[in-house]
Amino acid sequence: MTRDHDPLADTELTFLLGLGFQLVLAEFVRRVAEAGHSDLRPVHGLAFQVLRGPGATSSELADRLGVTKQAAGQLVDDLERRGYVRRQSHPDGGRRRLVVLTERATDHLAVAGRVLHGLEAEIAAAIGAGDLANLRTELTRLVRHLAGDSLPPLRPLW
Amino acid sequence: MTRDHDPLADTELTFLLGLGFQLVLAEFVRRVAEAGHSDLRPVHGLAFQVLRGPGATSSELADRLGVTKQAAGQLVDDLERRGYVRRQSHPDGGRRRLVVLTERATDHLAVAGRVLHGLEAEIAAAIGAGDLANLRTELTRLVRHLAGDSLPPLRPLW
DNA sequence: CCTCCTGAGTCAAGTTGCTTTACTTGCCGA
DNA sequence: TCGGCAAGTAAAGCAACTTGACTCAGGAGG
Repeated sequence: MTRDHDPLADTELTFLLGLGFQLVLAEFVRRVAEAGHSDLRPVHGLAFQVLRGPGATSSELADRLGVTKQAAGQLVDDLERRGYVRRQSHPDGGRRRLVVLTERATDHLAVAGRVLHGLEAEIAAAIGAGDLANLRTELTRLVRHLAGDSLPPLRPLW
Repeated sequence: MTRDHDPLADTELTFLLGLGFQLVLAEFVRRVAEAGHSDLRPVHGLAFQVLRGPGATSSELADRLGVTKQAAGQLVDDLERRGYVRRQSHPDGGRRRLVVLTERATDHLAVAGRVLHGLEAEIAAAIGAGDLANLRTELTRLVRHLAGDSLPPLRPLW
């Protein structure tokens, strides 16, 4: 089962991180698609998390996603056309428009959350709950070391 | 320094992995650019690793990078124009062309290697050498659990 | 020999998801 | 009331791919 000396152990940390992320994310996408949400990609889930609750403006969304407001606007256009969000008038007025989730989107968030937790539970079973906890701790320290207090947005590109 | 309860500890493993990877890679790119190679992105380094030594055909490269042979061909065109690779006649004949690295490319590989190791040493100092070793071990197990024996190519997209 | 097929490589066009540039439009403060 | 900021929109451009269609070298089989 376990190798004496896995050749992977010699590869770069960066490569290992990238591969781990890519594999976990691919499995996540696969399961979410299997649960009937094959029309949404991870970036949509990130957007939904920003918009959940009271909602947000396109510009706020742009800022949180680390893209231009035009790109965020296009994303909202697409999600609105497909019934995942609505644009409401914003209480603060101006040209502001409040983008809020529809039930369709909160459904997706619920499914994605269940899939993430299920996946993590499986990983815990596979590599050991203690090891997974350590992995999280070490990753957290790594991220804090490189990013400090303010976390940058997670972007779907290198 | 260390928090009693870092809010990051509650975020999804997937998010943590993605952020860790993105931060390490960004720092890598920053340092490689600082060392004078700002015209090459990580994907070029991956290509160089495939082509190092005896070289490879475009189709092999495509396979290893997980892209179409057209995309690999375009990448080779670009790298050839900029003096990083040469196309030679292939010993096995046919329409095959052997793509090999120039010294310019091996120089880049050397720089990238030094940067990676320097970065990893810094991380070891910051989070502890033992914790880094554990992180590597756990990541290796995670990757093996999800990928089995054959590792998929690392792709610059979600 | 000839023919057919396979696999490497190339050419051209289309797609996606952004960016840059430029503009419109509410509101607020001097 | 005028100037300017900030949100939003519109249009065009661009990078890095893809799909589809082709060319061409070298066997394998007849």
